[in-house]
Amino acid sequence: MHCLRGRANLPDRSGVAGMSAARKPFRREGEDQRRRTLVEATLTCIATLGMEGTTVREIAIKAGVTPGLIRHYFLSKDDLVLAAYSHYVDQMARQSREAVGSAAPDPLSKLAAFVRANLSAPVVDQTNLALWAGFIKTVRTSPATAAIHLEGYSGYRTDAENLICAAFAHIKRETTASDLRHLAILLNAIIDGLWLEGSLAPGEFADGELATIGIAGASALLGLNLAKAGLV
Amino acid sequence: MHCLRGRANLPDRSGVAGMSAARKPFRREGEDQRRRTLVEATLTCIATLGMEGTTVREIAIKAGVTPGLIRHYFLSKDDLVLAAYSHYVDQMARQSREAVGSAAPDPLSKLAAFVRANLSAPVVDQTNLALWAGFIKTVRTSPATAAIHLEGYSGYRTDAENLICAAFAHIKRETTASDLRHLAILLNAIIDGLWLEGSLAPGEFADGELATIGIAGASALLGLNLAKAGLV
DNA sequence: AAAGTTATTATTCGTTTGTATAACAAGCAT
DNA sequence: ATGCTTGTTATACAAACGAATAATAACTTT
Repeated sequence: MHCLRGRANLPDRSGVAGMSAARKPFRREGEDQRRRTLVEATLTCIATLGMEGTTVREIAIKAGVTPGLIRHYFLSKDDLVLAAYSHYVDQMARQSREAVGSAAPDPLSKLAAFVRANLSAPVVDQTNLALWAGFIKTVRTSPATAAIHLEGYSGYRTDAENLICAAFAHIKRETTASDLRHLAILLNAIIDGLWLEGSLAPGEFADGELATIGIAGASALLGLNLAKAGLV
Repeated sequence: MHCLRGRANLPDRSGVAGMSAARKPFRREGEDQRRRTLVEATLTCIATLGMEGTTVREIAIKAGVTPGLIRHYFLSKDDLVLAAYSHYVDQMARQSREAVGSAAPDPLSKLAAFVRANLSAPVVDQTNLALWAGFIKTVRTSPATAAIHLEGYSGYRTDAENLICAAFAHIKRETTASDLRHLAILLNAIIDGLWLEGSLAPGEFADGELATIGIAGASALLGLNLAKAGLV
């Protein structure tokens, strides 16, 4: 893909000999600001170019700094990527919980909001999938990444379980803990699967269609009517 | 991760000067054999080390040849990876269809077999997921990969649609084409989502539990009783 | 305003990567 | 056996990569 033989673009610094190269001007941002800038640049880089194309040089360009600065704030490139993954997981979890929090107070509306939020933009998005896929493979090899992943994922599952539990309690339906677990797993599976299909084939579904299909599926699965719940 | 400063392992070929290095002995395999060996080595490499760790040298080691041979059979490394992806997709599709084909002839059994096959080993497997994730990100950037992916994926969906259609016809239930499409999408979503969960957290589910959950979910979704269908 | 910190840039280093080419040898023809 | 073809190994190369170090300038302190 790269390493083409004839491509000879030398550094070409300093132009004509004697004309001392102008040093890039810069400002001293705060540490938090710089770290966030670098993390966000890393995310866009992974989403855009994949994990292979994500080099320290490319990240630096996207962040508007020089490569060396990265190692001033992070121990290594891997350390930066890990921080980026953590940021990504947090962001997704926050989005989902905000959607549920701002829904109508009744359990059915909250459950419907949970499904809808995870099957609409910006969650359903091609670059978001690319980001996710870029990280996923690292989960298996890096224990640190695996820990972050597990935390976020089990959080999602218990969220779903609690929402289903509340909805059942609201209509006074009884269930066992085992059934509740299975239903939460299945609800998450529907959401994940639809998210996957929708993100992989963006043109396949009309706007809002994916959420509608998801609501219908969740309704059939749980024996609830979520179709008209939580539409503010 | 790599590129550590002090690690200086020279090629160290030829040992003491004058002792002409023994050349690696080899056999001339047929073209088909060599290509398949290289493709399979690529797949295990991607599954084991991820797409980043998949270098021509590593592939060559796993295939038991020297790196140069790769470019004798494939135009480039990318070409080899593409061939490997095609092989992978074909393999998965074949597995699924074989499972359905060898099930009992009644539509419910075939539908149950479809669900079970895609939620059991060797489909549900950590390395299989790693393989899938490694390829997925390329789908967005490479049109050739995208074409292979779309072909395999839409095949899955029409398979599901046909199975559901046959099952409904068997019990004389009427449906619209739109409903059928939605149900097929949802069934695929359940399978994909459960496959994802099961492959990501291998210890989470007992043997066969994932398939049981999937059958229960599909039954609830489609309004069929698949639990005792197709258990040979 | 001068001196001191240190964030940031600039440069260099050793390794690895994909590719290109040269050298060799295994199998086939004669 | 002998020579030819080409599959296969071996070596080389340019580019890119992560990391390390040196040089510089933007702030802070006084």
